Amino acid sequence: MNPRRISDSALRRLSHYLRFLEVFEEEGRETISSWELAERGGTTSAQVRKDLSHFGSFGKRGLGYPVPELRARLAGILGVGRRWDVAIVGAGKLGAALYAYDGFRRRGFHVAAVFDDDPRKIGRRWGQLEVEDVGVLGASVRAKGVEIGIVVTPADAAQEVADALVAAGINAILNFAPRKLVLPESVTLRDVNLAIELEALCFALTHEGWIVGR
Amino acid sequence: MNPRRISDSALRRLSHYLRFLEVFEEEGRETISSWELAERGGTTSAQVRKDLSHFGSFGKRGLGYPVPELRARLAGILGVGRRWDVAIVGAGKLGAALYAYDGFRRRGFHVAAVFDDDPRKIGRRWGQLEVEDVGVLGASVRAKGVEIGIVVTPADAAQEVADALVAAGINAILNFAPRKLVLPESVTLRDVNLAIELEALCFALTHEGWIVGR
DNA sequence: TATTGTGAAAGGGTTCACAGCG
DNA sequence: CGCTGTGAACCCTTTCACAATA
Repeated sequence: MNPRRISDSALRRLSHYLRFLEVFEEEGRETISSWELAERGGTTSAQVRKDLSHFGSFGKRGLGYPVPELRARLAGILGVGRRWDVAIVGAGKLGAALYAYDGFRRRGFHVAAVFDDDPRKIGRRWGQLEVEDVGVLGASVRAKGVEIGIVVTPADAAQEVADALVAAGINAILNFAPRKLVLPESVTLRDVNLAIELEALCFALTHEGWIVGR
Repeated sequence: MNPRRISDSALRRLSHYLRFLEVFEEEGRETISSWELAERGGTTSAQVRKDLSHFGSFGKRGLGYPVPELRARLAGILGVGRRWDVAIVGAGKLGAALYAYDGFRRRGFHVAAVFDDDPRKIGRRWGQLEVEDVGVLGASVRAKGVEIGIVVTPADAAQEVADALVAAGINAILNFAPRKLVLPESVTLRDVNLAIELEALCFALTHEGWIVGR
């Protein structure tokens, strides 16, 4: 039951289930079946049950899953029941967009610091925050207890910045820079790469008839 | 050799190889081995050879792959050797960040239109462009020959906007809105979902010892 | 000799199908 | 009876290992 291993795709699906459950809970639904959850997420009921079974059994046979309870359990499993302090490194347009992104706040992510190396940007106010010199990143991240770093620098600064984040004790990095980062095994890294997503679209447009598997 | 099917992960790796090959070509390297390509991309040489074998055999036994040729072939395979006209729907901060993103232009992606439904934004100049009313999306997209749509609207507008893009003849959509879009089979859809990436990081931080597979 | 291209084996994720239980 | 939880089957991706060849 606890293989201490989960696939990336299963993890993404859990996030989706959580989203649907939040909606169902608001609607006052008491229970939901794996089939209904599957339909919304574009999977199968067996998949839903398998995904949940990684973490225990939450349903009642013949009835389905209790909505509020499953929602709470899933939130706990994903670790989103609390506030997470995040640092954004790179005070450019993308950094600003992420900072302003409301879904962020609503999900408990709190931007606690923004850094840049451009003297024209350092010191500017972003809401309650002030853009800090990337030189003080280590001290500031530690002082503020930041646990998640978001890298939105140009490609050539990304590795250096990531190293600084790791040196400051950060173990989870979301990287938007189009550069493969080399980090210790212990640090969790996820990449969001615009160019790769667009190229996948180009491939599909160029190769009608080909199937891009999942 | 041509199974007319490729996995998402293989496709992503091809994009990475292309990036490395561009660097190698600039450095004047003539040949490269699958092993060297693998090292950069964090894979194995067998994987590189399998990935390439989907599309033919480009190497010379005992020597490796000719860098400029393989680069050109890969660009052709991914479909990035030409200009692609893109429409951004949603003139918010994220839309603006994508519009300004330089890697975009450099890879042949050309933002040909920007749409919004907010009267205060419609008509504003974005560089050479003017933000258009989402009501004229169909006509404008057709007139400009746009082939790729990027959805950066709030969640509740995303489906409607995507439907309009499809109605305008678009077959490839990159969706940043946190909403599962329902589209015809024939349309290629890729999602970029901030919340899911962050939740995966939270999961990892919350479950030390667990392995998130690929 | 060095390295590709590729069948075959291994690994791991998804689907099936049914026993178990409310 | 209805729906969950799960072992087994299936299928796809990755890795292995080696024949082919520049």
